[in-house]
Amino acid sequence: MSLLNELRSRFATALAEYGDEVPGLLEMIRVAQDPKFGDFQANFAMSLSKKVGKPPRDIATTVCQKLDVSDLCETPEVAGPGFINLRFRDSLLAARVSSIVGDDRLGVSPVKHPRHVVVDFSSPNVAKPMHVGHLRSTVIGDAICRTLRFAGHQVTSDNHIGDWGTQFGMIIYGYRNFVNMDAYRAAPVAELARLYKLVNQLSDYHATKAKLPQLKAALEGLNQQRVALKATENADPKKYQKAENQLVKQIDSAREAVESAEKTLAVVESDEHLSSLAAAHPTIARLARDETARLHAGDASNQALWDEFLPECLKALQVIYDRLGIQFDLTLGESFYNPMLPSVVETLAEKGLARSSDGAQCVFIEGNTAPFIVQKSDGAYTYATTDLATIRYRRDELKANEILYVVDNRQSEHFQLLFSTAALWGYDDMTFRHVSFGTVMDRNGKPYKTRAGDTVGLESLIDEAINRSRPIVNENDDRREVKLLNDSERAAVAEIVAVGGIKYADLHHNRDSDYVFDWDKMLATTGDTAAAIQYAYARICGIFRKLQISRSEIADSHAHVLITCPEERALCLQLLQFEFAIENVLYEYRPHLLTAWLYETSDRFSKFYDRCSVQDAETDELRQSRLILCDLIARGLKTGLSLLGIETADVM
RNA sequence: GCGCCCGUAGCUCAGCUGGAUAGAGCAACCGCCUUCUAAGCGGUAGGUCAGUGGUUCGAAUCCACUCGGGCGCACCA
Repeated sequence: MSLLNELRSRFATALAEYGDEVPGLLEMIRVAQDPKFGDFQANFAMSLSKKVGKPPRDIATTVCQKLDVSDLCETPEVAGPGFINLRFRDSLLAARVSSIVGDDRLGVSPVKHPRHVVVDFSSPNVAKPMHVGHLRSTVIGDAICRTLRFAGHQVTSDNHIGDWGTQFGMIIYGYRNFVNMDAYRAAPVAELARLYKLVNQLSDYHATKAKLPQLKAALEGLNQQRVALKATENADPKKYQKAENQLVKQIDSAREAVESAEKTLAVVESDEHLSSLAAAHPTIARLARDETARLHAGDASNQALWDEFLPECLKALQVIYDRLGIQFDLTLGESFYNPMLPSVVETLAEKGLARSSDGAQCVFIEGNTAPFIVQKSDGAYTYATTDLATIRYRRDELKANEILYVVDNRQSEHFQLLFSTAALWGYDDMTFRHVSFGTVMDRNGKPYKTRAGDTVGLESLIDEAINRSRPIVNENDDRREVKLLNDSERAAVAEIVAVGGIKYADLHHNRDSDYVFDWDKMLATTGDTAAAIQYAYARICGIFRKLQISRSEIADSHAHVLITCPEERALCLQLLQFEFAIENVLYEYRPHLLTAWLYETSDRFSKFYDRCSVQDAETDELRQSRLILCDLIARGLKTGLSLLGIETADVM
């Protein structure tokens, strides 16, 4: 049992007279916010004060008298307005740590009630290369899967790829009209990506050309509104100012829209080849949509192209996943659910949930103005339909009792409607959760793009990270009198540092917030970064290397842990909190709570390393004890990082 | 117009199911390498937690309003 749970069960006895309120009161036992207050603190006395009609300090004192923790803690202290401060006995901490020697799990036992959780993440469109926009879902989703598994849950990771949408019509159209067969044979996916981009660009061109007059008119209209508004300035200056500010904002964004439209046109028109293509394919957008429709309708030649393209696209995705070290149990894309869509709408209609509105089949959820469209007026199904079919499959076939959707927060309304619809549809016996996250921004607070304005491809992102991590590795090893790494080892370490840096930078933010992408911070060797934690791990390995002792030998030695100084004590307590960190991560699926534990652990190790010599420990026993601590810390760091999908190297 | 999210140190962020003087990392300044990797350690400085009002014994945290920023909102996924 974890330290915290042990304490809580003792308090439960002492608080028995408060009946139903006890669980809530036990929640108020927390890790102390400051070490000088002990290890844990209980904060319930103040909130009980009013109900009981006694001063909080008296309540705290009474509870302490009834509390039996003498085998665990020093005498509890009542402090301040009525806090109860608890400090574990060194002997207890030492004994607990001694009992987990050699355990990669640091004594964390599997959950008693495992759930089957499907984690839906990454989910790129296969027609275009993966880019930075897919990074967060992929990294966060993978970390959640690993952590759930570690905790003992059954996990099915599912890559719900976009392999059936409009983008395939574009590729098919592009292939039929613009393919360069030599390029296609040499590198099919690159050529398909070019075709996608080209068709998209030409469609965009025509759409923009048609839209530009409206955009200009809108801008003009806003400018006129502003002139008209000016006349009201004296009537109510405050109100005027506010309206004026808002108008100015609207005008700015309208102007931006016009400018970007003009740029879109200019790019095509300034290029002879592109503009002749545009002229030759005036209805390209509709024709591409037609290709999609034909594919969906079962057209043999389009199906044949799809069958040809898809494996190549999947292979290209796999390259990225391999480099990131990410695996899926299932890759069931939209196409997989296609045959199931009609029955989704049918059963929704049978239950009276879906009804016709403007020719589309919609589910209306109370409290939402927007409908949940499950079939468009042209008969086509939407991603809402697919998502419902997916839920049905996951419960009925996979027997899942929980689904996590690791998808960015702009889609929260969609998921709210989806979950409500699913519950009404009969899927109210399972848990749905939108694990949402913010946008990756650049230093100016804009979504992260390349200098040219394109989204950043994941492949080049990883390459760039390696370009930056390699010199760090080289420099470190070059400083040594005797080099420890050869060229290929250095390359391997650089890759571990690079990929770890990318993942850690993402995971160490609370997933809800937008986060600023910053190469320098991501691969910094100091501070709260993957490299620093990986380095702490390597330093520990260095101790064993230097002393010529193997870690497994120490782990098997049955030696005991001694606590002789605050640094050792802090390390022991930290090791015993690992379980708590895992629980916290899984409570709301927040991996940053694990990065916090990792950083805290490596930080405490650095202090220990600085002040407590292993080699020159006063006694043999203490030396053994410190070796055990080092080994356990290394295990904790390695296991913790592995739950985030981050690797370690013994030598850096 | 409707809805969701955000505003904490110079910068990037924690803390938000209310609890003791608001934390960390970078950056800045001052110290520490004959000693297991200085990618380290010790110290200093830095904040009316956007603002106003409310609830409470107690508010960065809950509620209301204001200001500032972002994102969604009927047939793209």
